Amino acid sequence: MHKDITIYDLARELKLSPATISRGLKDHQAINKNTKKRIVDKAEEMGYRFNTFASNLRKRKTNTIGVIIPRLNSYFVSNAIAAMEKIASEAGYNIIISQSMESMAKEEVNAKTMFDNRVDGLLVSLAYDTVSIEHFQRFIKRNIPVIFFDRVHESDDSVSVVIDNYKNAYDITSHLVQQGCTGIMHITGNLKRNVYRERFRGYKDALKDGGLDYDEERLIIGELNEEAGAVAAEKILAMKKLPDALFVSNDVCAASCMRVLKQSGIRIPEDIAIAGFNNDPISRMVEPNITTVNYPSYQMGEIAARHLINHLKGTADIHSTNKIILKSEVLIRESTLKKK
Amino acid sequence: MHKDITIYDLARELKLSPATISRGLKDHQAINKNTKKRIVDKAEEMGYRFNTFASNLRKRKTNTIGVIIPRLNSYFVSNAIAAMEKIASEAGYNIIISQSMESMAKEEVNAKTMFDNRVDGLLVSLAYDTVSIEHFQRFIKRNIPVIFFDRVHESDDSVSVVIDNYKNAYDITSHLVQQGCTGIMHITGNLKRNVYRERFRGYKDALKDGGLDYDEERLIIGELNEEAGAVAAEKILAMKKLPDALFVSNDVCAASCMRVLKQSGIRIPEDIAIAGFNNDPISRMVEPNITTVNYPSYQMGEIAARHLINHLKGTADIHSTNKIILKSEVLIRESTLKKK
DNA sequence: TTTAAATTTGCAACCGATTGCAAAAAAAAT
DNA sequence: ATTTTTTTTGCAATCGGTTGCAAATTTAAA
Repeated sequence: MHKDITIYDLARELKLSPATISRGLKDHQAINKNTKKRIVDKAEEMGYRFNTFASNLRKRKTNTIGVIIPRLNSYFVSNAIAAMEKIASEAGYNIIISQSMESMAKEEVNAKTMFDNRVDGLLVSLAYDTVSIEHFQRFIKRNIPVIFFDRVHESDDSVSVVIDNYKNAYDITSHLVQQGCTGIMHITGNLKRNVYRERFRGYKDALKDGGLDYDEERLIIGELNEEAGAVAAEKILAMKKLPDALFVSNDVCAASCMRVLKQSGIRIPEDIAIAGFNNDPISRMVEPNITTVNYPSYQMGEIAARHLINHLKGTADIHSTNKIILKSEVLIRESTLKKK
Repeated sequence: MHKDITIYDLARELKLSPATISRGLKDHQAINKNTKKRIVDKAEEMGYRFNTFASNLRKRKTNTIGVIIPRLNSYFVSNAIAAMEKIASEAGYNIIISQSMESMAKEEVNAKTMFDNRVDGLLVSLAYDTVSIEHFQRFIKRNIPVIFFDRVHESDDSVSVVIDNYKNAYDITSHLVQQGCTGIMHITGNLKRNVYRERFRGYKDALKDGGLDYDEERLIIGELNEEAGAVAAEKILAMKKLPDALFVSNDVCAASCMRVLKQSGIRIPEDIAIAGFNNDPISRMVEPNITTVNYPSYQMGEIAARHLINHLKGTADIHSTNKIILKSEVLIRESTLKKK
C-alpha cells in the first residue's frame, strides 16, 4: 500500500523541523518566503496530503457542521440544505447530513453520532414525532450551538428560524372565507409538530373570526405526500356533504388531491377551492394554479447556516437571539378564486 | 470551559489502564463482563464522549463517504442522496456532501477537500461542464474507490452507475414518430455531459430510423429548469413553422414549457406532443400527464452506495465491475397520445 | 499441590499536526 | 566591531484512542 507523506517526511527532506513545515504550509507570517515556497513545492512533489484528523485532534475543532433533517427528498429540505452547504462551504465548513426518517428514535441516534463526531454546531429540523429535545441537551451543556429551523421545539433556551405558520394559515383560511366558502377542510400533518399545530390554530381562529364553526369531521391528518393527497381525495368524495374548500399543508399533497377530485368531475375552484403551502414549483404548474404560501426555504437554510457560523466565528452571539421569523406570504392563485 | 473526559480519566477513576477502557467501551471479547459494565457505567456517569479524531488518526480510517453532486435541490439528486444516506448510515458510515454548483472548478476544490478529509470512498455525479476527471486521479492512485453515478465520464478505469440514456431517448423519440409526429424538437442540456449527449444520439438515431431528417434548428440547449422551459416555449412560439412534438430532457422543464404553450392556446398533445424525462411527480400532476422516462433515482443512490460500501468492507471488489446499468423505461401518458 | 490452559489486563509505542517559548540567524543601529 | 532589533526556525509536549505482545490472574486439568 501507499505510505502517506507527513510533515515529518517533508522536514527530513528539506532539513527543516516539522514545526516549520506546519507553519509554512499554512502561510504563517513568521516563515520566510523562500522557505515557504520550498516547502509548498516539495509537498506538491512528494504528494503530501494534509491530515485533518491530526489537526482536529490537536486543535479540538472540526470545522464541520451537522445537519439533521426528517428526510432529504422533499422540495423544502433539499432547498434549505442546498443553501446551507453553500454558506458553510464558503466559510470553510464541511457539512455532514443525516436523516431521522421522521422518527425520534433515529433522531436521537443521529444526534449522538454528530456529538461523537464533534461537530462545531448543529442545524436541526425535527422529526414528525419528536416531542422532547432532551437529546440535544448534551450539545447545549457543552456550549455547542444548535439552531432549529422549520420544525422546531418551543422552549426558551433554543434558537430557531421559522416562518409565522399561524399567521399564514390564518390569512389563507380567511381568504377562503372571503371567497364565500363555508365548509373549509384542513388536510395537514401530525399536530404534535409545531408547524402543523400552528397552522391548525390559524385555521381555527380564522374560521371563528369568519363566523364559521370548526368541525373536527373536516380535519384530515396524514403524511402530506402524493399518495396521502389521493387518499384524502377519496375520503372527501365519500362524504355525504362535500366541502367547498380545502386548505392543505403541502403543495404536493394538494396537487395530488386536486388531481383525483378533478378526475371525478369536481370543478376547481367552483365546486371546491384548494389552497396549499410551500410554493413548490408544482403549485405553479398544475391547472388551475394553486394558491399557496411562499415558503422561503432557500433563505431559511441560508439564514440558519449564516447565523450558526457567525456565532462560531465569534462575529455574533447566538444567545442574544431566540427566534428568527422570516417573511412569507400568501400567494393567491386561480385555485381559490371563486369570484371573478 | 468544560473539560472533556477521556479514557485516561476513566482509567484513573476505575484504576484500570486506558487500553482496557478502550476495549471495554467497544465490546472487546477479551474484557471481563463485569469490568465492561463498570466501564460503560462510569463513562455514562462522567459524561465521557468518544473522540472520533483520535480514533480516525490512529486507525487511518474515517468511516466517512464523500458525495459530490451538481446541486442538492433537484428531484433526482435529493432522492439519490436520501438513499445513499440511508444505506451509509445503516452500515455505520457518515456522509459529507458538497455541491459543485455545476462548475468544474468548484468540483475540483471539493474533490481536494474530500481528499484531505480522507473519505473512505467517493460518490460523484459530475458538473455540467466537467470534461476531464483528472481531479479524481489522486483517489484512484491511492486506491480510494470512486463511483460515478448518472453524470459520468467514459473511461475504462472508472466505475459508474447509470441508466441507458441512449435507449430511453431512442424509445421515447420513436414513440413520437409512431404517433405521426414529423417535426420533433429536442430540448436538452450541455451536450458535453454524457447523459445529454447520449439522449441526443438516441433522439437522432430514432429520427433517422423513422425516416425523418435531423434539423439543428430543432435543438434547444439550456439549463433545463422551470425558467428555461418558459424561455424555450417563447422561442418555439416565435418559430415560423411550429414543431408537432417536443422531447425535453427533464420533467420540470417540460411542464413549464407546456404551461406557457397552453397559455398561448396550443393544444397538447393535438398541436404539440410533449415528452419529458425523470418521472418527477410533476409529470403526473399536470394536465395532460406528461410521457416520461421512469428514472430510478432512489435505487440509483441505493445501488451506488451499496456497491461502494461492499467494496470498502471487502465483501465485493469494485474493480470487477465497470458499469452498472439500471432498468428504466418509457412511461407513455396523455401528453403524447395523438391517436386514441 | 503442581502444572497447564484460558481468561483478563497492562505496557508502551504509535497516528500526524500544532504552538508557546526559546534559541539561532540575519539585518539594522551604534 | 559590537550591540540591539527583527526575522526565522526549532524543541518538545500535547491532543486521545488503538493494538501487538507480554504479563498477571483465574480456572481447569493432572
